[in-house]
Amino acid sequence: MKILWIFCLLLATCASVGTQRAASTAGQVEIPAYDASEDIVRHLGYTASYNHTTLCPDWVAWELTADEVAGTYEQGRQFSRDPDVDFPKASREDYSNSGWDKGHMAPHADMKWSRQAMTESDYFTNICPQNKEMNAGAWRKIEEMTRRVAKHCGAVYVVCGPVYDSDEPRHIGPACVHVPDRFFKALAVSTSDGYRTVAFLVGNDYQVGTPRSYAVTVDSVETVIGRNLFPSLPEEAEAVYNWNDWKY
DNA sequence: CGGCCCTAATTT
DNA sequence: AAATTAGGGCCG
Repeated sequence: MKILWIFCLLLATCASVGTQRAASTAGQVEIPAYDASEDIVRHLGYTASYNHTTLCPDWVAWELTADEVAGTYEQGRQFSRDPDVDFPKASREDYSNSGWDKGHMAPHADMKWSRQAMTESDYFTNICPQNKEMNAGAWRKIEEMTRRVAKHCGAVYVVCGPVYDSDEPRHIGPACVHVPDRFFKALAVSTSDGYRTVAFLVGNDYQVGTPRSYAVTVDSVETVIGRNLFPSLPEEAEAVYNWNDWKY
């Protein structure tokens, strides 16, 4: 399955020569709706839309499979600028001594199946300023739950990113990296009865609760961020969630 | 306990 | 820039 996917990616890449990078995401369930103004960056383990004003991704999407979760490769985090993104972009200098974590959108620990994927997950394309307790608390529990979903269901489609509630967000560092007010994360799993989904909205402050306490419908996140997530899924799949389906 | 989310300082 | 070392806290 993995090989087939890579083959399709190669075909799509070849077919898009001479066009925008954005042209090659067709058929990937995890990719949200986006327009031609966005800077779409593809990496082995995730696809992101990098925002050159906030210096954070607007969204990061990836598929996580049971095989990938079983990966055992280990490598320390090595944050660096993304060579595939044009300036301006964030760097380590912006986050150091800022009081904010360099928070992964696609987790480092989701990339243990590939050295390249691990390295690319540390690009600032995939990083936002996150509250320490939230990142190590509520957010991490959602990440761990997502890995259990992938392991149990075989695969899960994931898209997440920042939410800005203020017209003038806080910012950190010389490059003025914007500090999000909240984060969203949406999951979709394919079942014999079609897709089922759930999403989370977590404040970027002291948040250490369980995933369940942050669970919302995908629809409600779409309303907040003004973007269609999982555009290939039927509307009814995004309108509700049943927590009994997500107790992993 | 190990694994995971990190930090900072130091060395090469 | 990359690698190493040392440290903190929480969860399963």
